[in-house]
Order: sequence, then C-alpha cells, then structure tokens
Amino acid sequence: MKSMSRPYADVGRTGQKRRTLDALVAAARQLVADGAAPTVDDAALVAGVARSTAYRYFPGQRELLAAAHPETAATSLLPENPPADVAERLDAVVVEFTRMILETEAQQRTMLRLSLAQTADERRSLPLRQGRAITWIAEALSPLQGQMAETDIHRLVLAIRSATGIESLAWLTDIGGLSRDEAVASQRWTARALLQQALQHGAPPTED
Amino acid sequence: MKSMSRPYADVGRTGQKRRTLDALVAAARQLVADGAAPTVDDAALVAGVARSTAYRYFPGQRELLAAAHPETAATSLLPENPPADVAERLDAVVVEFTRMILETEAQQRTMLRLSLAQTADERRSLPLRQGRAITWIAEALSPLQGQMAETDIHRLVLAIRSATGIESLAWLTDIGGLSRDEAVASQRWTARALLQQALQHGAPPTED
DNA sequence: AGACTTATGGGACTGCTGTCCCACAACAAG
DNA sequence: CTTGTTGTGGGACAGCAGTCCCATAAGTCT
Repeated sequence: MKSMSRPYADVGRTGQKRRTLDALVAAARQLVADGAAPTVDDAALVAGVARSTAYRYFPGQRELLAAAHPETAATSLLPENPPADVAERLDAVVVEFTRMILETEAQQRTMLRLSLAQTADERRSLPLRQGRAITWIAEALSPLQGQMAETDIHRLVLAIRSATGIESLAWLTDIGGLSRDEAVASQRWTARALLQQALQHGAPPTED
Repeated sequence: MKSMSRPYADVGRTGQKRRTLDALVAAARQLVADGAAPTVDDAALVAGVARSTAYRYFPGQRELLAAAHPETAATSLLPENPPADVAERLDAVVVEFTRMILETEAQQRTMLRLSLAQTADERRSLPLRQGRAITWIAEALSPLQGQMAETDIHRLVLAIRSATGIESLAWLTDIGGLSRDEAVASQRWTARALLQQALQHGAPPTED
C-alpha cells in the first residue's frame, strides 16, 4: 500500500499546491475521458496553469497519466450474490473485466504503450499498470483454495490474466482481424479453457 | 503478398537510389541488432547519409524499422521430421516461437510499442507486425483438418497466438513478476490447454 | 506594515522529430 | 561545351518535450 493512494504526500489537503494539483489532474482526466493522451503541456493549458508549474508536479506524460488514471475503485468484479461454481465465477469476472477494458480501450492502449517505453527500473518506481485484475481473478478462483496449492492458483491466475487483457485484445483485433465482440468471446473461451485444464490436469508448471 | 518483399518499387536494382536505400537499411539493421530502436537520424548518421536524404526514403521511425525488421525467413517452425501428434507439434512450435521472441525481445517490444501508436488506417497501409506466427501455428495444427472445421481451426490458432506472443510475455514478466523462463513455461502450458479444450469441447465460439 | 517563505509565471535554452527549400554534384544527351 | 535531369547535402524552420532560472505574486509570521 504505502503512499499508493496518495502519491503526493507533500501536498496537503488544502492550500495552493493542492488546488494546482487538483486542477492539473482534473484537466488530465477530462482529456483522457475525451479519448486523448494528454501531455503535460496539454494538461497545463487546460488547467490554466503555467507549463513550468505543471512540470513541477509531473516530470512527464507517464506520471501525469498515472495520476489521471481512473482508479476503478471496484474491489471486486463479482456480482452481488456470486455463484459458487468456479467456472461461473471466472466467467462473470472475465466478462466484467473485458467490458471495462473495451469501455476505456484508447486509454488502455496508451497506458500499455507508455509502459512498454519504460525501463525495468522505471517500472519499479512508477508502476503504470498495477495489475488489479490479478486480485479480481484470484477472487473468482477462491473456491479452489484447499483443493489446489496457493502458488498453483497464483500461476493459474497469471496465465488467465495474461490471455485476457488489453494486450491480447489488441492483437486479436489488430492483427488477428477479429471484431471487438469476437475478440472478447475468444478471451472468455480461453479463460474457461485454462481453468478446465488446471482442474483436470493440474496447474501451470513452475518451470519447463 | 503483393509488394511486401520489395516495398520500394520505384527503387531499381542498381543506381544511386538503390545504394542509398541499402546503406540506410543496413545501418538500421545493424543498430537494431545491437538492441537499439534507431530513429531516422540514427540510421542516417551511421549510413553516412544526410538527414534530409534519409527522410526522403523513410517518413519516420516506424517505416524505417519496418524495413529493417529481420524477415525471419523461416517458413516453418517444425523440426525436420515433425511428430504426427498435434499436441507435440504445437508444443514444438510454441517452444521455437517463444525462443525466437526472447532472442529479439527488445526489438519485439519496440515494434509492439510503435504498432500501438498507429491508427487503424496506418495499420492497414503499413503493417508493422505481419502475424507470421499465425501460419506457423496453423501448420502445427494441420492434423486437425478433417476433424474440425476450417474456421474453427482458425479461431483456435488466433486464441493460441494471442496468448503466446510478446504481448502476454511482457505482461507476465513486467506485471506478473515471472522470470523469462517461467513466463515461457506458462505460455507453453496455456497453448497446450487451449488445444486440449478445443479437442475435448470444441473450438472457440464465433460469438458469445 | 515589514520580513520571510512558498508557489507560480514566464522566458530562455537544449535536444529531438519532421518539413521545406535551395544549391550543387553527378550524369546523360544533344 | 551546354542543357537538363536526378539525387544528395545542408541549412532554415516549426513543433514538442523537458530543464533551468529568475522575478514576482501570494500567503505567513511577528
């Protein structure tokens, strides 16, 4: 956790700094919502703040977008009364997850693109993509606890997530030539297949 | 196919133009082999050609890298005497495919990043990523012909590829926290799982 | 009010990407 | 030798990202 929820600990709850920061973040969110990938300049302009001031808060576009990223406060993707069956739970989560991705596709692509431009070191200090989906999928698979080792479940979660995110979706549509709906259907089928395989023949290997 | 193999039809086999183009492409390939993502300027400098001249041949970095992309002349990833068993064939291809990706990982990431910056229109006119893997995986699954519809096989190929490329590999290592070897092992397992699922319960759906 | 701290505004500057234009070298043909 | 064509070199320019510096506005404390 740490200061994840409040990345700018030196900025208090009130005062000039807080207002300037809020204005910048609001401007960035606004632009992001419009489908753009605003630069620091863009955000400064919209926020009515000087270029140099904006750069005092955000070293670059990456940091800006990270701060503007919709928090997706959802802590769970399961419905009110979640089914007990693992496959049904997983399918519900995957449907919800892919829906969320499609809704913010432009933004997801931008974040993916920027994260690819990061070095490993930069990734450590500024995680542009936090892997929230891991938690969500793990929750869907929680009934497996007891019948499968914790680490095996984790590997399965990773395998499922790696096949159902924006990365594979972009490939399925851009190169694979599928429509959005077809791509999502493919991802649902894939997630189900991975779970089935793990149930029948064991979890993904630790090594090859 | 078309002019894929000779993207610059107006450049003949000899003459100044040909020599300049060759020098630029050679320089770009050299830099790419060294793990860099050369800009047009870089290539021009190394090639001993003026900036403005280089820009006459390549409008930007994307086009340069597309031309410098190692053709990976391999038309097949199967070994000399390929096994008859589909699962074994697929595993052999996936192993070979992931090995190839790891060998040129920096480059793969760069191409992915640049392709994400493209609009749909640009993608049509300049495919940075040609989806060669589709052919390779389809070849591995060729024994399925007859017992599964052609379109179903195609969907399966797409599902497998979408879960075994640089996109999911980058996620597994960067966000998932796996090592290169673990990520590859996960992808192998995933490919196997998808094939198993298709054999037992049918191919991926056409729609949801 | 005066002194002091803090945050902002704005300009200058570097480096990179990409465009445009003009001069010139190389070469072929009359 | 002159004319014309083709391709190259190089400079000027514009736009963007990012840094640095300095003056000054805004807020705080006494």
